[in-house]
Amino acid sequence: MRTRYAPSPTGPQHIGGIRSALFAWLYARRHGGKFILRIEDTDQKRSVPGSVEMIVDAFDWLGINIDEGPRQGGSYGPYVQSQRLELYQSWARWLVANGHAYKCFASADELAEMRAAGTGYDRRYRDLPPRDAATLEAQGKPYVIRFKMPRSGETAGEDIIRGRVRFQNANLQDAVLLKSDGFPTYHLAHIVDDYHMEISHITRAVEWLPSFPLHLRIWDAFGWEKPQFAHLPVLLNPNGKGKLSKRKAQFVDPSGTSVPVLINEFIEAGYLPEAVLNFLTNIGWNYGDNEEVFSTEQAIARFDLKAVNPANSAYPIKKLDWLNSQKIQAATPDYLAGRLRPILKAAGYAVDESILQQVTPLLQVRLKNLHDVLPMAGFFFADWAAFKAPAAEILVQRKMDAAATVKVLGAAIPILERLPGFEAASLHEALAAYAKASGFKNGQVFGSLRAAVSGQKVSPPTFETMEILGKAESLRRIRLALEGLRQQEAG
RNA sequence: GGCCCCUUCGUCUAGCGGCCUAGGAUGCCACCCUUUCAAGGUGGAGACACGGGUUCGAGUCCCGUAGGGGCUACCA
Repeated sequence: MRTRYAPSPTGPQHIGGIRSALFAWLYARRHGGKFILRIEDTDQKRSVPGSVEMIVDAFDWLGINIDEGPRQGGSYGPYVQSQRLELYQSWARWLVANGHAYKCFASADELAEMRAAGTGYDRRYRDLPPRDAATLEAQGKPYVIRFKMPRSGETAGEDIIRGRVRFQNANLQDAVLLKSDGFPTYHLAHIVDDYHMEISHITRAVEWLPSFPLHLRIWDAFGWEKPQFAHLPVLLNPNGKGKLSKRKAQFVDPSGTSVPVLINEFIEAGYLPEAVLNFLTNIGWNYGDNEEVFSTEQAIARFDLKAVNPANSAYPIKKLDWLNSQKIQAATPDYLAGRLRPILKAAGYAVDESILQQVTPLLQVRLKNLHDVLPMAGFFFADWAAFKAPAAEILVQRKMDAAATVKVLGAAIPILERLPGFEAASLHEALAAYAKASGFKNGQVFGSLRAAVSGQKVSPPTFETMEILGKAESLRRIRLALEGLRQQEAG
């Protein structure tokens, strides 16, 4: 059992491609097989330098481990098509020699005329006498090698996901196998490679279905035993119109968040790789048991290409936020802290490990994505000495006014000072008692304190926050807030 | 245009002839819980594209129509 993902090196990977790769990988892992990465760079014009690194890094981030590929090598290499040119050329010659393909000398102008006529290539060089072909070649006329498709009858093949698919040969064309620059087209290269790399299951997007009969015929012409095929459904734009495109500006939601499409955008948006994997696995396939949240290992244990839904799907990106929050909640604090640390550092904070360790558990039910740590808990990591009392509009809670807030904060100080310890539980107890005695609601008291010590309207729970800040800092901040409010009242 | 694929709540999906007065999830709404924000709990609205067949019986099989997607390059 060997599966592969064979992208073109055209830059950062599209999430649709990643999903195809994921399905191939899950299938290989399920059956204890190998997953191969092969770079299809036979179109020199489209190759973007650095793409291979980007692709490999993306798989590393996702945790999709590659058994053979350009980085780790393997016994079927090289795994980059531009390094296998002679192989394709010799097999193309073999096809010509054996009557399955022919040299076509049609010029760009000729081709353009045929296209204009609306019928496509008219096979005008298919039956050119060998002598004439030799003459043209001797004159140095450039040519391509085309496959000789049968002109009648039908070609049918089995698709793991869709069952039997049939095509009338009369509708098919004589596709180019080898271009005039000596590079193979996808049609030739992938077959030669899949054969030599002993790929057992070809998984690829449905857009390849129309060329399925061509491929079947080429396999037969070579006389090679065919692998199994699975044409995967594709991701459509969130509105269900058209294939998911990179131009997703139109899908910016009201909050201004743009829809991630390229794999690096998921990383930048603060998603966990296990959430992205879980998300992708749920599209076109489902785990069963009415269960949507599961680990990659669990998915591997059940994944089956036969169970893949043949229909294309609108990109259900909204679900990723939920899935991400589920994964964040389920993560160990240590793991999550490890993910949060670089984000805090990138935002310019000097991350105190002890504080990070204390804050992380408070964040688990509160983060939708990793970046939410900044507005929610960034203040823990800011320079405490530079802390400024928040504005009255933050300090003064709903159903409160400045005078009442001053009263509450003023009363809290001696209560806090008197406390022997400074743990959240005892803080809660003491201040709840004050609330009860004073007639203020818990929310009014706790909220005023929250704003005073965090400087924010929204924060982790007040007393946990105070415990982490410590007694001295908490009191200092409450006094700062009081001072600010009084000044404002006076002014 | 031609060819091919697809069609269950807004969306992702379960369903492989009777278990379906169609299940789950998300999103949305309401209520509960509550120290903000979340999380969590409970409940609600919400779908078999349409028309013919086949069958005792169809979301499930067949045909047609409509709609969607793809291919139609010396790109993959």
